[in-house]
Amino acid sequence: MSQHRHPGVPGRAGAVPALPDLPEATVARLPEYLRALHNLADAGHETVSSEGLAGAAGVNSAKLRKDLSHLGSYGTRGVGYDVALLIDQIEFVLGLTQRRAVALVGVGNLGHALAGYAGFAGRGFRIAALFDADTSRVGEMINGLVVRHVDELPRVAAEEAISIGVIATPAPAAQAVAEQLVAVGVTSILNFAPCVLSVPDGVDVRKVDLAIELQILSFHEHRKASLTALPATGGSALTALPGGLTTPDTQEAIGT
Amino acid sequence: MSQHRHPGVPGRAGAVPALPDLPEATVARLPEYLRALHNLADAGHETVSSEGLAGAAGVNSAKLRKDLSHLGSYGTRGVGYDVALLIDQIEFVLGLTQRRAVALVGVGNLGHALAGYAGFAGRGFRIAALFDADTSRVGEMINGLVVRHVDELPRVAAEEAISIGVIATPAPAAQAVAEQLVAVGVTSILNFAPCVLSVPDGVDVRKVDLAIELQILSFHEHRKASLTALPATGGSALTALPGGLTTPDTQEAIGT
DNA sequence: AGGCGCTTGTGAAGACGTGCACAAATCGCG
DNA sequence: CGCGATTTGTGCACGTCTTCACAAGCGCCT
Repeated sequence: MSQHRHPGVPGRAGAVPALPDLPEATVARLPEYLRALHNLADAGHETVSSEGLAGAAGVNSAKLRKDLSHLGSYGTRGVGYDVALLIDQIEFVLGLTQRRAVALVGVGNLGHALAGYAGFAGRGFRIAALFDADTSRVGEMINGLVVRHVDELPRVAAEEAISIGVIATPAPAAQAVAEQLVAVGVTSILNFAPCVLSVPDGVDVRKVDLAIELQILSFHEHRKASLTALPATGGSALTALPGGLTTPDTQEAIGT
Repeated sequence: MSQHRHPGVPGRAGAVPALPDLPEATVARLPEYLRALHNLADAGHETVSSEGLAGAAGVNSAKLRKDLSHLGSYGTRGVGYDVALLIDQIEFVLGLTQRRAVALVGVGNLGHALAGYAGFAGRGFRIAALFDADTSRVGEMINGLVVRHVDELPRVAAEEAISIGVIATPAPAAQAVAEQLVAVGVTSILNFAPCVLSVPDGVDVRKVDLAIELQILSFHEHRKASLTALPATGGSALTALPGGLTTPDTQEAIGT
């Protein structure tokens, strides 16, 4: 399907066999594996079986093995995976060997919280700059960083190598901010504003909408409620709901 | 496939043909359609074509039609969909006709922002109570709500009909909080803590992990960077990257 | 009334993701 | 050195999701 399989790109290819193009579903799970692996490493484990790691990451062990097999063979049959080696591999594939600089635009309610979130630092990211369009907010210090006006974005982007832009503005401002980010060369955007962004080809957008998450849960709540009102399908148990609500599947399918 | 197709459940079934069980992928998109429809309604549109709505929601029009067809036939051929009617239908299916009460546990950095987020109110939810385990935080007022100790959860749950629990605690506390929520009858949980929750069957968990979103973007960033180092596939354009990075697809696949 | 243009709803095909089940590989022990 | 226990890596079958392409239906205009 894809014809880029050159083992020796002149630039800087060590023994690493260049990026295999992973299925998107696998990519979405790798960070979860990585987090679980860090936990295991902190707990002193040197190796872990696919079963063990799958349990810690909340997935099926066959799925985990297949996911990892896409990275290459980094396990030992009969033993398991070397925790430290696997961490290095996943971090490399995810591009986390460099600490990526994140620019956050919009320091309102949510943006403020994101700017102060300590979890990013430990997972490969560094909030490099804060921006807002509201001049009354410009100059404010948050977590050791000064809030700048969004018009300064080009200048700041020239100094710092911004890798990812995070949009935490109100919805009406988001599209314009996205265009400004793209204009200074940002090709990855995480959008918290409840709206669709239109961006050129080659720019990746991921969206997180808190209300949507709640609405999806609301649907399942609604469905569960309407099922309990139905005549029993033969079961009398009060521990489990009637119907095909299998939760290992649910936790899986829904958590994605 | 499913044998619950009773048109007249005694309780309160009007002409509504009871909940069809929708594909999970469809459920995940309905909230996006709903938001787009509200925008259209505010802009004065009475009807909208599948093409128009699909554009506003950022999806393929065929997919949108198939999604909506699962709800029943609420469009008119040659005309389109009645905006107001479709809003009602989707809100019903998602269980948003009642304003659902949300309990938020953990008023740290992120929890604080969530408690103050105005976006919930307009989209079918009401933050009914705030909890924290830190006694020094108990009593604090946020957005008109008092923070209570998490041990009061049973009492409060008895008064308010809590529909959804939101966990915004540090990871080590999340599992215990989840168990407390389940114990008081909560069957839908939105988890912001970076850890896997284990819950009984019949309880739905959705997870939002900000660092994971960034790491997924990081992967694509890494991949794009390694692609630009490859010999050109024949293209000379500097507007588009080489390789098969089709963005309509990306925005779609990634945004889920 | 009839025809024409437009839009929905859907059958079918293909792409994608999942999970089982097992062969291949490795370690440790006798 | 060989054998059994263990665990990875993967072929295969199945289910879900997406997309195309088109028939069926609706309204409008003549």
